[in-house]
Amino acid sequence: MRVLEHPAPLQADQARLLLKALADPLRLQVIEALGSGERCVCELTAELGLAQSKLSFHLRVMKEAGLIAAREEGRWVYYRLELAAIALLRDWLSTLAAGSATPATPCC
Amino acid sequence: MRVLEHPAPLQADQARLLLKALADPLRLQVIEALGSGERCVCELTAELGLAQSKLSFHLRVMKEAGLIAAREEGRWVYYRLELAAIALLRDWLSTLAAGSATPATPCC
DNA sequence: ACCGTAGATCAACAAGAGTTGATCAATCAA
DNA sequence: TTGATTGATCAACTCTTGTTGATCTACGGT
Repeated sequence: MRVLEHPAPLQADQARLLLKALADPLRLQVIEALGSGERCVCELTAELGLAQSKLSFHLRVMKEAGLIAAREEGRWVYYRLELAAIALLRDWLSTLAAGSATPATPCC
Repeated sequence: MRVLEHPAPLQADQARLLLKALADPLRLQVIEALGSGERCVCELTAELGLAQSKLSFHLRVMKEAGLIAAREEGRWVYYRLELAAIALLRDWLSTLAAGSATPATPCC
């Protein structure tokens, strides 16, 4: 399920995929690296000192969640952040907090 | 590592814990339930139809991440959303997106 | 055509996260 | 004090994720 195919507000399940894709230290490092612009896989392996297949695995997870996008150019593949997905996730978090109200009621 | 002990901007690792705590379908259900106010554990088990120990496990994960907070009252324990944590996470997402710039540079 | 490099994929394994049922401590009512 | 109820915890198990090293395809340079 790709996020960009759903421009409108995030469904809980799509949000969950994005959250999961973000919730990993190695993937956060990649995200941070992509924060300063597009990077090709070889740059990322070098910058982060990762085994190639390991990085490839995590890029796949993030791509399938719609958190990053790939652009192939000849022999190289450039990855970039999918800013729209991050924005949608932010909005989703806002709606989460919005509903909250009412203190305690009796119970059981 | 509890989020509320760190009022200022979220560190990547704290953000990661919150993201992980949110990235689970069952926990999202609990969060949604807490969205409409404080609930005690027995209410949650009933509303969501969960085994008690299962719910207890997930409440613990979310509490340790600082996503929810507990309030004991006699025999019962009431849980509530920690709205501050959600707000901090939102802000953290904003800073993630903020850095993004610059198209492609050569490579390798 | 050949060779080297980029990056995806796969199978086997290791590690982590979630589930289950049982037990335990604490609180309250009778 | 006894008994029932709330909710945490534990050990054993299962299932999901992540890691590793090898292999495979595609593209470019020579």
